[in-house]
Amino acid sequence: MPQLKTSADLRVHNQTRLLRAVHDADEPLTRASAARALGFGRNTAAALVGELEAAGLLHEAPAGASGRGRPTTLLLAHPHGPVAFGADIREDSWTLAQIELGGRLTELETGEHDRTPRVFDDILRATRRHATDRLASLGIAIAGPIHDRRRLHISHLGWDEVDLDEQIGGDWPPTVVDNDARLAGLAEARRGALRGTGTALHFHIDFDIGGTLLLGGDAQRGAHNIAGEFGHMPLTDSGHRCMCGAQGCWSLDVGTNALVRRSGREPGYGAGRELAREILARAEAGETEAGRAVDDNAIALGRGLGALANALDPEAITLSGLGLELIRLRRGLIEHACAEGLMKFRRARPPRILAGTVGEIGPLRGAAEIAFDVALNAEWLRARL
Amino acid sequence: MPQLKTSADLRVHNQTRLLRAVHDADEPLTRASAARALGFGRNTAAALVGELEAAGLLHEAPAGASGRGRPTTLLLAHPHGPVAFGADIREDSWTLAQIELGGRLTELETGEHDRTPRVFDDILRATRRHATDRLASLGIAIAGPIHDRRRLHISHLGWDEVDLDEQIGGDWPPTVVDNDARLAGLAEARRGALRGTGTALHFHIDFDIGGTLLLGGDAQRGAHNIAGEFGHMPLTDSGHRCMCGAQGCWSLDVGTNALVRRSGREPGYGAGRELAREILARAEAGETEAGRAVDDNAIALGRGLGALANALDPEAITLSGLGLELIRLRRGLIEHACAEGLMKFRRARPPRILAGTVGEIGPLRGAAEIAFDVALNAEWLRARL
DNA sequence: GCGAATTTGTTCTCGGTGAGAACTTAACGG
DNA sequence: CCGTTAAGTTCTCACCGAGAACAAATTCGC
Repeated sequence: MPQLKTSADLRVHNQTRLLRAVHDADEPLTRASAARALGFGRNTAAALVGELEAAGLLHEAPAGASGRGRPTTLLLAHPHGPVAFGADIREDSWTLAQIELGGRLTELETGEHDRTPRVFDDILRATRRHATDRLASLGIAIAGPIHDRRRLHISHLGWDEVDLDEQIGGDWPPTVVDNDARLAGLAEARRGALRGTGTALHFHIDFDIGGTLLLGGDAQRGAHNIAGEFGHMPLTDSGHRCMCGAQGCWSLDVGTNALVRRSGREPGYGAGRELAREILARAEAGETEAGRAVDDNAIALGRGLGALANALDPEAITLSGLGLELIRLRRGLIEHACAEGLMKFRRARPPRILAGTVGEIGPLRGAAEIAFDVALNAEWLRARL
Repeated sequence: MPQLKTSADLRVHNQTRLLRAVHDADEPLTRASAARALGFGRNTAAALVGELEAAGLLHEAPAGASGRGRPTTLLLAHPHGPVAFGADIREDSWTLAQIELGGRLTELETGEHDRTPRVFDDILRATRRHATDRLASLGIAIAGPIHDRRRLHISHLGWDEVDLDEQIGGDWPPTVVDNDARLAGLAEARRGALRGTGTALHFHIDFDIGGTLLLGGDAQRGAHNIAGEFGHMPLTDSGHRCMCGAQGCWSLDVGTNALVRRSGREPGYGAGRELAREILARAEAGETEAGRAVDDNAIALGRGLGALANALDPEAITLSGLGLELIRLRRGLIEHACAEGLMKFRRARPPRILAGTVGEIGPLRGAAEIAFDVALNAEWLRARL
């Protein structure tokens, strides 16, 4: 519940609602339609928009007339309005992109990194190269849990307890950092296949399974910002000991490592993704051995999804990464295994299992979105008006 | 976010905040302290309270002076203000209680039932016996999932798809029905050991494990109101097939049924609880066989808690039912098994595992609370003022 | 026992907010 | 070309909470 007390708060609150509606809309809103959607009179809408335009947060442009009546205006990003940058740190490369009001994402730069925390310097330098005074905030997606938004663990880079405060200092723009799978889920909820769902799950399947619970379009973070390690629940009783320290982890049976191990090869982060792609290709070409490995992967995936659905009752589940291939090749197996893991009384209406539609840039988009959220916030707006 | 647009909404919103603060407070609030806590001026507080008192929702009584300065008034439930009833349907009995603003719970009546849906008639009749025109709403706690808030499943009563709309008709007061474990968790979050936690889990352990994820003091319901069946995730790979239709369910290894089965007896809902009590007593008296059974139960409990903590990152976990005994007798085992299930990097700060403090009336209190929530809502208030 | 200090209640003014009504403007359509 | 339709504009109005000044009720120190 927003801290909202005075009538001045009310104005800011309504302007925030308006900006949020403009940002989240699929197509640009018109002033008249926004007023209708939010329940304002035309007079009030004019006042709200007027102030926002004067503050350089919104730009009005004549809308092409559509039907009878006086034409209205489109609500667009102001050419000098705030923007946010999003960055995605992957295994050996990073990407920086810019987002503006309305959600348009523009890729700015891509680079490689040396798998050490020096990548933060690369990103800072790239940010400096592209930053103008419009930059409000920077969001970074990272492939690992971020304990208390500060301590960073990335097993496949060998980062154990990297302290973010030592990497991101006072000379950075306002910066938020979050887990890539969570951000990919957020992107699906805001712009993808989960738009409008109340309770949903998203899983990004790579070496490992990361995910997030999405409630009302919001990715949950837990008490220490490390929620979402669904891959480290023993949902498929593999019995193997996991590098994470626990035993029988789900992601030992699902993901590229599992696919590689099941095919008799030694899993390793480096070549694992390549090998997995090869196994998928062979399976698609009809080789039985590879097909079996993919089957097992899909079954283990479905089994875990069913178990999680029992506990969390999602309306839909989206997948990204290897999950997209598994859906494409083995949708039936996944759904069947999921149904077997579901309690009987749930089977008539199982959760929809969907391919994510945001694509590979999910973490990047999510990072940009949470960065831009900084500027869609009542406090920020109050200071800017 | 509340639908809050006009300045009139603002008044109702602030009055709702005030009533909520009064209701949730541990001790009665004074007018002055409430004003300070919510950030109002003394003038505004006077206006808000005055209207609420005139509407019969709040009663002011002189507060015993405490220190210097002009004495203020206590904010209490109005003698003709709204109340809600809560009911708890257990295995073969039910209880009806009344709650009023501030949270005072008064037991009204208890009865037995014949394990058929006729219990709803009993509750309706009891409600009629005690209802006055102060009654705003009735909440009912039920030991089973309630699909879409309508279709009811209680395995140990043999209820498969009982349609609530056929039981609760137009002659009922406004009625909300929810799962008992979820309501017990809500009670812990509002009045018990989870007060003030942002992310928490609660589990009620009986024949089975039911639970709920609590976020910001709110029990999550999922997309179809059937979230919380954590007991039906395969967290301990028992391999057994479960009555629920899935396999390897956690609650096959934790709970009274598991305790009984582990002791070589035939689990059954009827005598199971008695047998379990007996086994616990023997374990406490030092019998090795019974002790082993309790050990296994505690270990399986801890193992599952660790897995769930990986995924959901709770700040604290509370237990009720058999869980209280397991904490009392085997806290060390539970915590050790939990730590083993946790990812290594989490072990330095594991979730606190706590005994619930609300006690056996958790579901009853939770039911009363969600019923009373109806009257702490802006829409209801707007109509009443 | 009395005045100072302290805390709260009361009253009044003021700037600000959105609603609503009346009117104006700009398109379309026959 | 004029009626219809939809949106923008302007003005009044009820209402809200902030703030300041003042009154009231208690405690504390001497």
